[in-house]
Amino acid sequence: MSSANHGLSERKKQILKAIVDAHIEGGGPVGSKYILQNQQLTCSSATIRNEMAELEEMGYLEQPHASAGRVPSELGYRFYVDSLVEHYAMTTAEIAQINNLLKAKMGELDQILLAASNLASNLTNYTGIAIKPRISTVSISKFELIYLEEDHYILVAVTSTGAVKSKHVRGGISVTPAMLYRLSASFNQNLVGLSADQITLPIIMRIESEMGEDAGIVGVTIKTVYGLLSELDQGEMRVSGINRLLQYPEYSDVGQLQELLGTLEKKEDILDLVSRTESDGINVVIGSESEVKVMNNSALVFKPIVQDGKTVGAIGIIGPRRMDYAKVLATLEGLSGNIANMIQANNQLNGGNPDGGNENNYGIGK
Amino acid sequence: MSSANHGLSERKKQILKAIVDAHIEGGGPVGSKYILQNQQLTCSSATIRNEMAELEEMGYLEQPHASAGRVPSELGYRFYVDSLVEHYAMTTAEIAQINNLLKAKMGELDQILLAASNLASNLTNYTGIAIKPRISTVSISKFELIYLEEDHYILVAVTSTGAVKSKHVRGGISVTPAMLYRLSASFNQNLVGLSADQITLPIIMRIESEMGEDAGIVGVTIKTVYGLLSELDQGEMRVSGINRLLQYPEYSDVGQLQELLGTLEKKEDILDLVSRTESDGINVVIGSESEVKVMNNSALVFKPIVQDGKTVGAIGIIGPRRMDYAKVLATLEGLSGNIANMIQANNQLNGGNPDGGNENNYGIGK
DNA sequence: ATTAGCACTCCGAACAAAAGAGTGCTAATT
DNA sequence: AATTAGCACTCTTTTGTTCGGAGTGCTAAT
Repeated sequence: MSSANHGLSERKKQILKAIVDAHIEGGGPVGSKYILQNQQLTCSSATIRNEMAELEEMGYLEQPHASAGRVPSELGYRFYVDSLVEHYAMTTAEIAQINNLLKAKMGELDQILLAASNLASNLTNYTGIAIKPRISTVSISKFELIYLEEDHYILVAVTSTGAVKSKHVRGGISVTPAMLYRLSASFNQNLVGLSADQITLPIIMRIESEMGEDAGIVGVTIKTVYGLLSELDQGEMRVSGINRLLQYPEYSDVGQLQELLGTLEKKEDILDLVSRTESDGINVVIGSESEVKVMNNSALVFKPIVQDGKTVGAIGIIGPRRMDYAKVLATLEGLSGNIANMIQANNQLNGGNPDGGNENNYGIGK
Repeated sequence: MSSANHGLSERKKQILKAIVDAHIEGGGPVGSKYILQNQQLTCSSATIRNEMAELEEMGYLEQPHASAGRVPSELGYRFYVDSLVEHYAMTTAEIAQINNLLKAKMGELDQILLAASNLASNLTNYTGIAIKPRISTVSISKFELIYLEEDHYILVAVTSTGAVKSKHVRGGISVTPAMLYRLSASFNQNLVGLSADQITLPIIMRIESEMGEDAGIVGVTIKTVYGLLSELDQGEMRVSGINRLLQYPEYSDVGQLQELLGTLEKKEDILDLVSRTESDGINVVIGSESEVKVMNNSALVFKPIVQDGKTVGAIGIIGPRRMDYAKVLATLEGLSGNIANMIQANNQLNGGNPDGGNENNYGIGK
C-alpha cells in the first residue's frame, strides 16, 4: 500500500533508509563511505554522494556544516516512519515481560497505564509517559453517599470509564444516613449518564423536590459532583525513566535537556496534543511538527487506549528525534494490545468494542 | 540552645559560616581574601588562612586541590545546618502564595501534598517531592460495597487517615444489592480499625457465619480488602521541578545528574528513608549521611505531615548539597504549618492533635 | 598571636597546529 | 548519460602549549 512511487527512486529510498538507520544507531552525521560499507549497493561512494546531494535538495537530508556527513531532516524522518520502518519483531522474552507485568497490575486503569508506560520505558530505553487525557464527555454511571458523621459524608462516583472517584463533603449541614440514602437514589435516578454541562437547573430542581424538606443538602452535594467531574476533565500525565534520556548525546547539551524537562513538567502541552488527537492508531510527532515547539530535537510516539469508542488513556514514548522507531512502534503496539484485552476482560458490562486490527497507518501529528 | 561550645572559637564559626554562605551563593571554592572583604573581621587574610587550615584539619572544610579555596565538607554543612543557619523570614508575598494555592486545593491529602511540593519547588527553586510514606499501621474506618451488575461490584474503603480507596471486584460469584448491603454492615462491624495483620481467621469466620448461606462472597471480598490495605502500605512519591536542578553547575556533569535522577526514579530508597524517620520535625539529610548513597553531592530536606500522631505524608526538597538551607527550611516550615491546619480543619472527626510548635531542632538523618 | 611578603602550585582560558572526515568538482570511463 | 576515481578544499575536533590568575603555605618580622 505504501510502496508506491513517492518521487524517490528505489536507490534513493535505500540510501535514505540507510542514513536514518545509521543515524539512529550512532547519533552523528552519516557519510557516503559508511553507507557504501554497510549496505550492499553496486555503486561507488561518489554516486552515493550525488544521490545524497539530491536528497538534500529535496529536503530529506540536512548537512550540519559544509564538510560533514548528512543527517535526516524532519521530512526525512517523517518519510522514514511512514514508509520505511521495518516491523520489529518482539522477542518472546519481551512479550513475556509485558504479559507478566500487566497481569500483576490487574488494578484500575490508572495503574495499568502507569505500569505500561514504565514497561515501555524499560523495553525501549527511552522515557515513558502515561496519560489520562482530558475527556469532557465523561459521565457518572453510579453514585453512592457514605455517611461519616453528622456534617461530614463522602461522595463516591463510578465513572462511565469504570474509574472510581470520591470527595469528602462537609457542608455544615446536618445529615443522616437515611437522607443520604434517599439522595443517592435520586442522583442515580436523575444524574446518571450526564456530563458536567448536561446537569441543568430543572434537573437539580427535580432532585430538590424529590428530597422534600431535606432539599438543603442537594446544592452542596451537586456542587461536589461538579468538582468531581471537572477534576476528571483535567487529564493527568506521569513520566517515568527520565534518566534514560541522559545517555543520548543530544541531551548532553543542558539547554536541550532543560527545554524537554520543562515541557514534561508543564504537561499541558502534551496533554492538549494527546487529547486533541482523534486517530486511535499509533501517532508519531516529530520535532516541530506539533505546536509543542519545545520538542525541537525530540519525538513523541503515543498510542491511545480506546474503550467503547472513547479514548480513556494513552501510553507513549519520548526520546530523541533519532529514536529506534521500529522498536518503539512494536512495543507500544504490543502493550496497547494487552491493555485493550485487559480492560475488555474487566469491563464486559458495556459490550466490548475491541480495538480492531491496526495496520501500519501511523497518523500524523499535525 | 546551640550556641554552646562545640570546640569552635567564635571566629572559627564566623569563618565557617562565611565560607558556607559564600559557597552556597557562588558554588565555587572560597578563598581567604574573599572572606576578608565580605565580612567584618579584624584580622588579616593570613590569619584566616591559618584558621581555615585548622578547620580543614578538624574536618569541616575540604580543599578540591592544593591551591584552590576551601569548600565545606559534609560535616561542615551539618554543623552549619544545625547551629549556624539564620532564620529566613518569608516575604508576605510568599506567605500569600502558600495560602492561596493551598486553599484552592481543598481536596484530598494526595492533592494537597502534590500542590505543596510543587509550590515548595517554585518558592525555593529546587526540586520538590511529595511523599505518602509506607504506613503499615493504617486501618479502615468505613466500608461500602457498591453493586454494579450481577458479578461485579466495587469495594470502597475510607481509611483511618481519611483517604478513600476503591477496588473493583469480579469474583464470578453472583451477588445482589441486598447481599452487599449485609456484607458491608458486617465488615463495618468486624473489620473497622484493624490493620492488615490483625484480620485473623476467627474474624473472617465470624463474618462468614453472619452471612449465612451467602458466605461464598466473603472470601473474595476479604482478599480485595487485603489488596487494598497492602496498596496503602506501598507508599508513593511524586517529583516536581526536576528541570530546576539543571541550573546548578553541580548537575551540569551528566554523571551526577544521572545518579540523582536514577534515585528519584527508583523511589524506594527515599521512601524507605522517609518512612523510617520518626522525628516529626524538619529532617536534613546531607550527602552520604544516609544509606541512600547515590545522593553524594545532594541534600534532601523533608518535613513529615503528622495527623493524630501518625505520619500521613511528607513534603520535601532535593537539591545540591550547597542549598539555601535558610530558605528551604523556612518554606517547608510554612507549608507544613498550613497543611496541618487544613487537614485539621478537614478532619475534626478524630479529635484534633495539632502538630505542636516546632523548634529549631532539625533531626539528623542518620 | 598576628601579619606581611613571597615562592610555589594548580587550574583554566586562549591560541596554534595537526589530524580526520567528508564533501564537491572535474575529468575519465563505461 | 550515468558512473567513477581522484584530488583539492572546508570545517570540526583534538591535542599541545603557553600564560595569567587565584590561592595557598611557609617564613620571618611585628
